[in-house]
Amino acid sequence: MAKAAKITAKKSKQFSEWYTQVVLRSELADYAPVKGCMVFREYSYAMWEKIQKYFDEKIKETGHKNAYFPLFIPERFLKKEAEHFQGFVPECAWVTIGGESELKERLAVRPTSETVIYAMFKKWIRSWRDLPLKLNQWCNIVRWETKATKLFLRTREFLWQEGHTAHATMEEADQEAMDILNIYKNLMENLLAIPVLAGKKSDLEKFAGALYTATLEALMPDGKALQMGTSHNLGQNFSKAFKIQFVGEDEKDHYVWTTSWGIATRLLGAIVMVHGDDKGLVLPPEIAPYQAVIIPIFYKEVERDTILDKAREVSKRLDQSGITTIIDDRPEYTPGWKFNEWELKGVPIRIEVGPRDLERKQVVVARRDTFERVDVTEEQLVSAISEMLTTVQNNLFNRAKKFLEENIISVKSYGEFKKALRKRRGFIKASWCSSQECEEKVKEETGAAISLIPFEKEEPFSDCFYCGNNAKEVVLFAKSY
RNA sequence: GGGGCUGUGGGCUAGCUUGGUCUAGGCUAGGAGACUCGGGCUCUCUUGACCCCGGUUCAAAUCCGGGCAGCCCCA
Repeated sequence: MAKAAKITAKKSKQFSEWYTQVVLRSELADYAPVKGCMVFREYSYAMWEKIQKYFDEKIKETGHKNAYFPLFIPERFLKKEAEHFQGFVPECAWVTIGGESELKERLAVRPTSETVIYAMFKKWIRSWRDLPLKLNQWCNIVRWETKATKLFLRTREFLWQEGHTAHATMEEADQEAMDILNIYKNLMENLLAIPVLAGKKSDLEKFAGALYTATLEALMPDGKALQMGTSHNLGQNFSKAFKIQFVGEDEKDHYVWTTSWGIATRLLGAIVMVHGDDKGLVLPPEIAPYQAVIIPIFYKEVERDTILDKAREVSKRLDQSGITTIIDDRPEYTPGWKFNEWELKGVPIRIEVGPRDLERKQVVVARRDTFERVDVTEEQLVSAISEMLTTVQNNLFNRAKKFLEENIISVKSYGEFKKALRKRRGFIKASWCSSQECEEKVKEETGAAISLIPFEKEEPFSDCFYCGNNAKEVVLFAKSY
């Protein structure tokens, strides 16, 4: 069995290198033979399953159902919505040969499934009674990144869920897009302990073919923004392209209003970046595959059985109260070795059970986030551990929130803007004239784009930071992943 | 999109400038055994590698070209 190694890169100094080391050495993931492709190993997949479970329950509570649509999309489907095609064709992977023969029409490996799903919606939607239609699918998608790839964050193939809904009115579609965004926000903040900012994308940055894109943005420790999830109101753009019409209560034909929304396995990368430290992963208890690791410690063979029995008893009591544990009883490793390995793997709490503890009817408990180590009596075991899990979860969230809040910098001029950018940290808040020209130039000259236009509106506090004309809104710029 | 760099046992790395003594060294990990275990114990024995294709050459880990893969910086 391959064994976990030490993290040698410092998070604060060589962030990118640190990230790669943590992902590989904690055995979350590994590189696959094809460029930009990765293996989600058991440890990261277990976290993905937790995300799936959480989200799946929430969408089912709100009337969505799961389905599965095909991997291959005929080119003519993609072409039906012009903006959409423009947006996605540069990164499509195409199937052109089947077996021995050239295909008459090439097939895209889905970069997103709006088009193939809407072709079916057209067939299924006839009357206002068929609405709303609210479907979701869990699947893989392919976007042929040519250059910068990064484990979890930017890979050619990744896993996600994509929801697709059709509604009778604009208002309903709006409501749907916002309801989902709220579920996402709760997932990110409560499960992953990652605070996010909510807002809309600018027209330049929105989903290709959308009326508008609502987004949740998080801040990574290197000062880059990460788009965590998006929810699009597609208006009638796609329904007109695909001729999805229904007969309304008014007995007239109408085009449906559609939404689509997704979160992907890049969330796993965000967890690593936001919470990890120089010793490796630090997992929020709500997402951790194991919330506590129990390490039995014995010096003499005669102690072995008694100690192991105690470890099993501790494990059983915790499991019964819903705390996921693992006993590391491997004889070939010393306790010190195990401490380091489980710290690398980010397990929130470590419980040591040794002869001394047996004598005193207690265990030693250590927190991963602060390394704090305390004695806990056997009676208090369950309550102390569950309380500590909550504390760790909250501490990680608060720590990240503090970092986010401290790294939103307001600027009034382009000079200040560039100066803030040179520090390479965080969101840059600026008043903007709303012209795409300014936005494009800033992006071209600095590499920073509008990350979001916050839902929480603020009055412009200066003229447009770039052109000096009258500013219309306050937006947040950032360099992003 | 532009630029720079790298690829050696499972992991990390020395060797490459100046081709030959490389039958490739070290650390770590793996296997067997002994010894122990409260922060990566120790010892003995042992397994295991020059990314792929082509070229130059008497001779290639080393030089050249291409491919594949990875990293970093800039936009």
